[in-house]
Amino acid sequence: MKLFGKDFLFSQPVRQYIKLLAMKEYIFSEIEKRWQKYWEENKTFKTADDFSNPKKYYILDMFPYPSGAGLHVGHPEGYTATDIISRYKRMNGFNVLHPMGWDAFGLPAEQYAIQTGTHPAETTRKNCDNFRRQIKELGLSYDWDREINTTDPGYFKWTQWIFIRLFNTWFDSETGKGRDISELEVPEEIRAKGKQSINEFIDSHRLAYYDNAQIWYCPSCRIVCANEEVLNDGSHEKCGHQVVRKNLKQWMLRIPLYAERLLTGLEDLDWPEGIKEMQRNWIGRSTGAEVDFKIEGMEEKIRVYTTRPDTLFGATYMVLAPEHPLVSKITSSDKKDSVEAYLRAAALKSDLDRTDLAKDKTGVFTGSFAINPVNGTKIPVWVADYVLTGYGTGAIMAVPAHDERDFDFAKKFGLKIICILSPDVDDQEQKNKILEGNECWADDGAYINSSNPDEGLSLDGLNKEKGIATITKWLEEKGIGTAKVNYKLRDWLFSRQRYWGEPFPVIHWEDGEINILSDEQLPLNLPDLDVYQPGDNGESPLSNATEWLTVTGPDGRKGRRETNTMPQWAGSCWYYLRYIDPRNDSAPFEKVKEKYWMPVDLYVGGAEHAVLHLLYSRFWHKVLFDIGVVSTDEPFFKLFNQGMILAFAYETTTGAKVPSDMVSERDGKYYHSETGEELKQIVAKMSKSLKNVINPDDVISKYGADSLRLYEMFMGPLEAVKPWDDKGVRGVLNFLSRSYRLIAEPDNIIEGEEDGDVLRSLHQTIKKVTEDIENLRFNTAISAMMIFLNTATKKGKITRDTALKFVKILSPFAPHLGEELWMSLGNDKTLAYEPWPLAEEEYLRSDTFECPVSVNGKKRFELLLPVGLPKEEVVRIVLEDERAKKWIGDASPKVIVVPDRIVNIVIPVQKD
RNA sequence: GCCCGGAUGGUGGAAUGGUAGACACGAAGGACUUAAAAUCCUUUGGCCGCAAGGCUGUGGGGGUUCAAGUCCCCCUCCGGGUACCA
Repeated sequence: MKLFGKDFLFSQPVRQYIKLLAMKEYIFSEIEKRWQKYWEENKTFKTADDFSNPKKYYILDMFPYPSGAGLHVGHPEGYTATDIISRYKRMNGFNVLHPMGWDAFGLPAEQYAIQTGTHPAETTRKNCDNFRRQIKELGLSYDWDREINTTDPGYFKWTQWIFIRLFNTWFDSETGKGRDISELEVPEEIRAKGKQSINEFIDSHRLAYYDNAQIWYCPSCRIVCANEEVLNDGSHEKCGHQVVRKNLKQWMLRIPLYAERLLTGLEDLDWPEGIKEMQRNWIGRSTGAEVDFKIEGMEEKIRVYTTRPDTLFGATYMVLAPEHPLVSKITSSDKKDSVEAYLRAAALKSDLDRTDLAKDKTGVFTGSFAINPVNGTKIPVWVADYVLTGYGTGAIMAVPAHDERDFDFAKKFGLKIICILSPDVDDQEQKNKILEGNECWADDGAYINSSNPDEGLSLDGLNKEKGIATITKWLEEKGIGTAKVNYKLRDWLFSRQRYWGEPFPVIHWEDGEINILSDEQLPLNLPDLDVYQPGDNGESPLSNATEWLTVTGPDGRKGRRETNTMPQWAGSCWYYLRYIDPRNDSAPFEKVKEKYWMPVDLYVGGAEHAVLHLLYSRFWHKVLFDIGVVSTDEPFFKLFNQGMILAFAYETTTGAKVPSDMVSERDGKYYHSETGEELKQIVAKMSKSLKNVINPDDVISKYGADSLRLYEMFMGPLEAVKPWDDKGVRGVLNFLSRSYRLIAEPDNIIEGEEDGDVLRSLHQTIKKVTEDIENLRFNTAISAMMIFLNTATKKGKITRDTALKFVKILSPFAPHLGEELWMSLGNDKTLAYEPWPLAEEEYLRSDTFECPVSVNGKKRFELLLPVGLPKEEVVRIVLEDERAKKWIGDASPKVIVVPDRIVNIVIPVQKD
């Protein structure tokens, strides 16, 4: 062994020891701790409110609910992606806003309080501390001075402030915009009726209103559940008991008024098409017509909504929802008992019984008949719960021949089925069935039996599109119908019977008047409670807070505060705005700051929020835009959904799941460690019962944060669902270690000219990594860096310049190692703001390339060709090649040359 | 049922209509070591072959094209969302 230039002979243990000393070991735990401390102490990632830089980038993660379980490996996936882009953007001279906070109101802390008496604020604080620690250990470059917490009175003061704005805004359908309630014109006839009528009129226009609503209640937990907490089988997701419907006074928001804008606003957004589609479906715009039907022997008319006015000639009966106001009026005396019994039964049923469990339709005849306006036919009016009260007019005309639901109903109750559309089908047997009314046809075709000469109306022979246009025009001319747009989107139930949420800034006076607090009275804080048990009848625990609850006005009037609190969505509806100016005490944010930072340039989070959160946020934002609080119509310009991280799990041949700690692996196969049965490896969501939950803390201590980050990015495309494989983490750790060993070893870093291969590889890598970061394709960026490292390691030594450039492009992915290597290369301050290297064209060019030559589309051999060779030359060279001749024989081939890409020799196939 | 994704080696995955399987894991063999770990090197879709080479191959079936994992039509399976919205 050579030491100090001389040969020494050492015993084996000593040789090993010296080797160890000499070898640069990648000790990630030390490196990561050191740089996390440095970033924190130097506030490296503090975002300056420097508005002179026109290049701004607001990059946002969906903030987490800080659960007691701590971070799971799904969190770092999106966070790492945005962190890479943040770091990349900073190195490209952008002023980057990249904040983090806590969506900390929520059920679990309250449930825990019910069980243990611990104040939810206490639980929340602890959980946030834990989340913050875990997130900091990932080396994410958040500006922690902007941390927010939705449960902080300094935050929810402004949530309440926005609620006041919603309360004081009405939607002007003429301009399609929200306006201040003071600008609402009250019609003279209402004005004439006095103060109460005026107030009712105004209240009926506010975006936020207070009214009776049906909610889910879990009798077992004595708690009211959000819709999302009720599973498909009607059970409460927390306890498994069946929930029931209850009527309670609730706050509602008129989001459907914004349906059209929420729909059209999607067009210009750079969002995944699938998410846009989900929002569109949720909004559920449909075009059709409202048609009035006369009722035989009565003044009243029944108005129905239909998307198929063209099928009016096929309407053979009519259905009202059980809750329809005309039901009792039109019920004939002999049907009274049966109808009332039906209504009672329907009222007891949950929505669930009315849908899922009861595809088998029920209904009852009212005894009345309506007149079909197109042909004067008498058709029976039924009541059935397959018609919903909240959609359209709560009444339909039934066309059993051309609507599946009506068909089922008509079949069951023996109602007439008249086919009025000859279907576009080739199958003659099916066609006959449809024409005879024995099968339902909802698609296109040509109308038959659809004319009324007396009225000068005929659809016969037309197709669906023409039919709809013709009939709608006729209905409008006759004044019995109008074209109408409907939305599935309903008013948003905006209150929860909970303690741990934002209190509503309202007072209910004993005389029934509702007052909203003034801005100066905010925040309205939550009272401390001794018991967090919900009140009787599903009332919020706040109903126990007598002192807080009761208010006496200056006039001596007694009042009561709202016991409901806002849903968890409230805080998350606008948090991205608060990051802009998180400590502002006199406004939610300063206007100039909002103008500079908004909109969010990139928003990354899970697809589980595809509809609700993103729709709610957009709604609030549009209201705030209309009333001049924010400067953009849409909050999130670009959206990206990361895919879920799953884990391997095991099941027996019969499909029974086996917890991972009961599984042993031998020769790539899996066995039950007790029964010895061979098991199948499957991919499943991480769950406690499968014992396949991966804890980021464990991964960090075993492999380091940089490896965790790199692995999560290397697993596959960010948007894909992919299984965690611990072995894969080893692979990226290996890559980081090799990078460290190459660059941290001073002997490997040389001065002077770089080797041509290394230089080309370096610049190719810079190009690839730059493009891939821009397109959120981190997996291929990482593989490009691995390729470079393989090339560089083979050479053994690289120049300082090469090393510096490589460290820079590696650093967004593995920032701790990046800083460490940057320092080892002789720098003394962070590389976070060092300019991003440029891929230089001159090093990317190559004079020759291996041109693949295929014969009839199949690659046969490769040929080294100069770049830019004319086609004729290429053909000549190829045809002279022995390997080509072998395939061509004496045939006369056609040669297709794609310059600098590929050559295809086409030999006519001989026919036998 | 409807809507949206997806299916590529033993595994995760890569591939502007142009060399399918980059990169990584795993596996096998080898070097170093008393040994192990670590590290390094080689091989690695399947089939035939000593090799050269050939055949085959991106869930299945058709089609367009000089050329298809990629575009079009039909089907199967898997994942997510949604559910009587007239």
